[in-house]
Parts: sequence; structure tokens; C-alpha cells
Amino acid sequence: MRKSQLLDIAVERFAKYGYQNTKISDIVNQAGVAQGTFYWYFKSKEAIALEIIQNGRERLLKVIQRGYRSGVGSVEEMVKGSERLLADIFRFAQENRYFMELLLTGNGEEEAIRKAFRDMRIEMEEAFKTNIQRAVELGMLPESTDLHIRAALLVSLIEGIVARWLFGPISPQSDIGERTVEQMAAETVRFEFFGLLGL
Amino acid sequence: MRKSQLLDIAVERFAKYGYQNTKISDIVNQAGVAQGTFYWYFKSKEAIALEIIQNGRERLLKVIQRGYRSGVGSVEEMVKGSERLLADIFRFAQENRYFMELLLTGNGEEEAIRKAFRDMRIEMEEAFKTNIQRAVELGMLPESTDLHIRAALLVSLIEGIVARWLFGPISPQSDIGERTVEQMAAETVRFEFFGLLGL
Amino acid sequence: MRKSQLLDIAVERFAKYGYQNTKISDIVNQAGVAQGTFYWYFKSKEAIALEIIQNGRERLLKVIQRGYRSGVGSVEEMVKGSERLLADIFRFAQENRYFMELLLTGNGEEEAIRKAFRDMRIEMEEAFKTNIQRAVELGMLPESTDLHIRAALLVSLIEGIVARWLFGPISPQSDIGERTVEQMAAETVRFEFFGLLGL
Amino acid sequence: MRKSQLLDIAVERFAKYGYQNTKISDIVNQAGVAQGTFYWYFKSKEAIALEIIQNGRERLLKVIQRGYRSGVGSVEEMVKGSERLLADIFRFAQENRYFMELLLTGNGEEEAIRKAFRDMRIEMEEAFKTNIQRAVELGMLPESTDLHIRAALLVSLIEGIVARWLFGPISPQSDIGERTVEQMAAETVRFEFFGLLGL
DNA sequence: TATGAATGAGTATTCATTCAT
DNA sequence: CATGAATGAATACTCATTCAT
Repeated sequence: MRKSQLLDIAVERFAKYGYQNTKISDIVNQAGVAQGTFYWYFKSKEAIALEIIQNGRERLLKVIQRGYRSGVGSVEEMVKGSERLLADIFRFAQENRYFMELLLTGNGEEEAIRKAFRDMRIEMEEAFKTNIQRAVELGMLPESTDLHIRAALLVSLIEGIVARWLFGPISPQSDIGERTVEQMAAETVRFEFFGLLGL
Repeated sequence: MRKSQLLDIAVERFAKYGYQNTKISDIVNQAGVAQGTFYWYFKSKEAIALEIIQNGRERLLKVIQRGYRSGVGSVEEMVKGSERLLADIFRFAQENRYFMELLLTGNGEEEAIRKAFRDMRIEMEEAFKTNIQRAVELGMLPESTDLHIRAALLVSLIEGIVARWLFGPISPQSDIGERTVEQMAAETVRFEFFGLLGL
Repeated sequence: MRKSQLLDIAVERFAKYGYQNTKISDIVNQAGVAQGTFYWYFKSKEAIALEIIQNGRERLLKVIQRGYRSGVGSVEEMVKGSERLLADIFRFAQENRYFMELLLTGNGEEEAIRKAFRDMRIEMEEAFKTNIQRAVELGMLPESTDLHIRAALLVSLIEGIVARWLFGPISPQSDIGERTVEQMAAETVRFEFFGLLGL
Repeated sequence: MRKSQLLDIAVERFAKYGYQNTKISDIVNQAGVAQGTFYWYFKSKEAIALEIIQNGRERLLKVIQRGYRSGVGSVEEMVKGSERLLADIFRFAQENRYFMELLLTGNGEEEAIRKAFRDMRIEMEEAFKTNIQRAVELGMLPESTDLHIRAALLVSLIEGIVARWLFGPISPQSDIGERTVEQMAAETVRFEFFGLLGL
């Protein structure tokens, strides 16, 4: 479909070159349509960006909200559940790399767009907070005075490692980029639960 | 000094409004000088951005490279050293918030600037890798097959939590932003060494 | 047509005021279109100048290359043929006075434009050289050791007299500017073949 | 002397790159002095250009006004005298090549400068006219109804051939540029008196 | 739906000139 | 005489958006 074609081209260029460096003319040239056509599908340049964010947000939140998908149980089960969740996230990131690149590394843009991304990241953090809280209630995680900071640390870890895995920056000798989804999920979950000492 | 005044105004505006949304005229108006004066001190808009990055990079790397500042010892000592280092970093971030905002959240810019930031983040990761390696050699951290991923996870954690502490996004109920440098360092180091289970 | 309208305005202003003293805004104002419209038709200010040169060059060379248009014959016939050629050139100059003014008196411009004019003048000289050579082969002109210098002298004469005829500088008492095409051709051809003594 | 150093640098750059493309900063950098110093010696950029023209004009007119330097006599003597004059002019051009380049090829500049050059060329033409007239009165040249056009043709010839000799444009195979002053004078005078047929 | 010519506000950069020292 | 920091008017070019067809 013409519209989704334009959306696809736009995400890719926004991610690769930035929002401001992407001209409407670039998008329509690549799509092989006229300038005017763009404005039949989208009200403005900002509108297409917001639509991209909205699309991605719904799909990513659905993944996160599936949560640990496991009932009461041992720490081991908790870890397994968490690993499954992380794998889902890494997989989503891999299949939506341009959207994720935008979400994780692009921010110097128009206020409306900044705000959309900010809101989306808050929702992500909330979703993780809910997951952690449920795990605490089920006795799978120790109580803590501060749920917020736990969630913030967790989301920091995940966002950062996903970004490095897919887009760098990565030191030249590193081979992080070549890991599979499962490997990344395993390594991340170890750090998540046991920290540096547990590695 | 005229030049550092222009630099200060530029970092702040670049961080607050983005590089592209900052006009040279904004900078010189705020400084109360003529347009031409800007070009007496800087070759171009890009040049001032690169100078800002270069300045910040040297100062931040100096902080990281001071490392854990502790000899052989127990895990407890290791944690103390790490806490000191993290506190130094949080303090630097607090005192250079506009530069940190640029480094951690600004990316939709010109290629040369993107590259300067990318290089800087690689150097940061390398510096952390060196710190971890030294700790392993001193027997303060368990060996690990993968230094790179440990460093990547660690840097992810630190960058993310610093960004959330200073610039959000943060869920409305969260009070992360009101924590002191020492509190942040303590909470982060716990997660760093013991993960979620250790909290 | 919009494009040729812009070209016409541009040659005239370039000739009258110089390339650098002609602002894009002058051109578009005179044409009654917006600034952006200029850039729909031309990549840049330099591009329109080069297009002007290219157009004129093709047309002027066509005139010169028609040559003396006469077979073997007496000196008289040679003179007649030459007079016809000169008349064609004077006529072309009259009908394209702004282009000729640019070609003959404009030079303080951008390197690319200087080069385009230089190339064009070389081609003109070559075309005249071909004409002379053909006349020598037909026995209408005496052999000479140096074709190049003959052509150079001839082109000098023609360029200079055309420039003076159309654009001055001309001493106040002179009435050269009022001569017809045919008169100019006749006087020039006399000098061309017989020099001062033949006048 | 500082002033004449600045004048020398300026003529050269005006000739090589054009008036508009020569920045005051270029001139002072090459001279190794500060921007402000320029304005101690010259009121403005235009002023230095006018001074350059004034200097050259006086010296060149002196050469032309020396005239044919010969009394009544044969055609042969007339030719000799003319050859001497031409040689003086070619020599002057060789020794003042940047000034001559300006005079002969640079024109797309400010109105005041255009006018100064125009006036100078009119004066040159007048000087030649005087020379021709004297020769006619002495019976060395045939009478002619039109002195103006003779002078115009003569000056065209000289200006054009000097320009080609020193600055091109010249077809690649041509070796005009390697001629000596005397050779150029001889070839030019032949054409001057006898035209193409006399060569 | 689709086109593409036309718009015009917006901006980085240049450079002759000034002037306090 | 000499400096060089400061000025600010001037200008080519960009690009999101519109609209008649």
C-alpha cells in the first residue's frame, strides 16, 4: 500500500539521517511519487513522524505487557520468565530496527515529537514497573522501598544494551553485534538478577 | 571571556532545543553581540558544536579514568570504590547537565557531530572496560568470558540512570530526580553488583 | 516560457551590471515570480550563467562555421565572402547584444564561468583558423608560416570592433555606434585584407 | 614601502581572481599586516582599485603618446616607426602584466571602476587617433573619411593581440605566448599596414 | 488519487569597514 | 603607524506546504 510504503521509507530515513535531515522530497523520490502525493496521505511532516511513533508504541507495549508469563515459583522460574520477555523484546527490536533506532537514539527534534517519545518511554517504564511489582507480590523478588528506581535501572539496562547490540557505538574489537537474540537475552538476564558478581 | 560565553550559551540551547533548532542569531542575541562576532571565534555552527564535544569529552574521560582508586581487597572495598567512581560521574553530570543532555539524548544532527558523539561513547566504554579488567586482575571481580558485554551492560546502566535522574522521562509518581548524588551512587552500585535480587 | 524569461532577464542584468552585482532577487522580482521558482529551473546562480554561455556559444559558432561560403576565385570574391561572414557576425551581435557584451567585456566572475568563456573564445579562434586555412588551400589567401597568429589577429580585430560598435568605449566625437551592419562589415573587411594603407 | 607593497599585491590578485573575489583580508594576509592597516593607506577597496588604474594609465599613455617618433618619409620609415611604438607597448605590457590583464580582461566590477577603465581606453584611442592623424598630415598614410574607425580598428587589433600574447585564451597548439616583443611587433605591424593579403 | 510547478519565510555565512588601544 | 576584535548589512539557497489541473 502506498501509505505504508511512505511510512516505511520515512522510518528508515528518520533513523538513518535524522528527522531534520530527511526531506519530504527524499521520501517521495525514493517512493517514486510526486511531492503532492505525500500530502494526500499525511497532513504534514510532523504528522508522519507521530504516526510512526504511535504504530511502534502500540506494538512494543504489547510485547512488554505480556510480562513474565509465569505464576508463583522459584527464582529459576522467575529468571526463565524474564529471559523469555527479554528475548521477545530483542526480537521485536531486531524486526523493527529503524523504529527502535529512532526511539533509542533520536531526540533532537521538534517538541511534539520529543514529547511523543518521552510519553512512550514513560509507558514502557510503567509496564516494567507493573511486571516487577507483580513478581514481588508473588514472592519471586525481594521487597524494595523503591520500585521506581528498580524499574528505571532495569529499563536503562535494556534500552542501552539493545541500542549497543543493534546500532553501536561499540568498541571495534567487540562482537556484541553478532550475538543471537537468545544469547543477548541470557546475558542480560544474568546481569539483571545477579549483577556483575553473578556473571 | 567572549568565547567561553558563546560556548556556554550554545551548549545550553543545543541541549534544550536541539542543534538544528538553535539559530546563530539566538546565540548572539543572548550574548548581546553581533552575528559577525560569532564567526570571529568559530568557523561555523558545526565548529562550535565540535568544540563543545571536545571540551566535555576530555573532562568526562578524566573522571572515568580515575577508576576505582582502590588496591586489592574484599568485595566490600570493591563496592566502595565503585560507589566513589559513580558518585564522581553523577556529580560531573550534575555540574555539566547541558553537556550531558547533549551526550545522552541528542542525536538527530549533522553527520560530523553524530560521529564525534559516537567516538566519545566508544572511548567511554573502553575506559570502563579498562576499569573492569583491572578489577578482575586484582581478583576483585570474577573472571568472565566476555569483557565487552560486561562493559556494555555497565555503561548502559549508568548512562540510562543518569539520563533519567537528570532529564527524565520519569513516571509522574517517581521522585528519582530528587535523589542526591550519593543516594544515586549507592542505589546504582547495588544493582551493578547484585542485580535485582540483591536489592 | 518561464525558464527562458528568467534566462533573458539574467543575460541582460549580467551584461549591464555584472554577474556579482546581479542578485537572484533582482531577477525574480523583474520576472514577477518567487525566489524559490528560480531554483525550480536552475540549480544555482552559476548554473544559469553557464546555461546562458552554452546557448550563446552554440548559436555563435554556427554562424562562424558557415565560413566564407564561396568556392575558388579571385581576391574580390574572397573579400565578398569575408564581408558576408562579417555581416553575419555583426548581425548576430546586434541581435544578441547582452550575450555579446558578456562574452566580450565580462570577466571578473567565478572561476567556472571564466573557464566557460575562455573555452568558448578558443573555439571561436579555432573556427576562424579553419576558415583561413580553407581559403589558403583554395589559393585565395597567400600561404603563411603562422596560421595561429593570423587567426589571433583576425579575431582580435573582430572582437574589438564589435565591442566598440555596440558597447563603446568610444571617443565622444565618434559615431561608430550609428553605423549599419553592412557599413561595419565593409570597413572591417577592408582593414582585414589591406590594412591601414589600403583604407 | 608598505603602500606600494599593498598596491602590488592588489593588482596581482585583482587580475588573477577578479575584483570581487579579492578580499581585503587576502591582501593584508599576503602582506603580513593587520586589516586595519589597509585602511590607513586607502580609504576603501574601491580607492585602491582606482589608484591602481590611475598609476597604470599615466604610464601607459606616456608610452603611446611618444608616437611614431619619425618625421616625413617613406612608407618604410612609417612602418619602422610604428614597429618601434608597438614594441614599446608590448614591452610595457610584459612589464606590467597584471595591470594589463586588469585593463584588457577585467570589467564586471563596480560602476566607478568600470568608468575609470572606460575613460582610460577612450584616452588610448584618442592617442592613437592623434598618431594616425599626424601620419596622414605628413603624407605617410592615405587620407580617409573616417579617422575614428581606423583608430578603433587599430586599437582593437593591438589590445586583442596583446591580451592573447600574454593571457590567452589561445588554442592549445598555438605558440603565440613564446614570441618575443620584437617578433610580436613585427607581425602586428605587417597586419596593421597590409592586412591579411600582405602577410 | 496523483501531479509538479510555484511559493516565500527562514538562516548560515561573508566581508568591507570601524575604532579603541 | 599598527593592531585585531567587533560590527551588521547583505544574499544565495532550502524545503515544507499549497493548489490548479
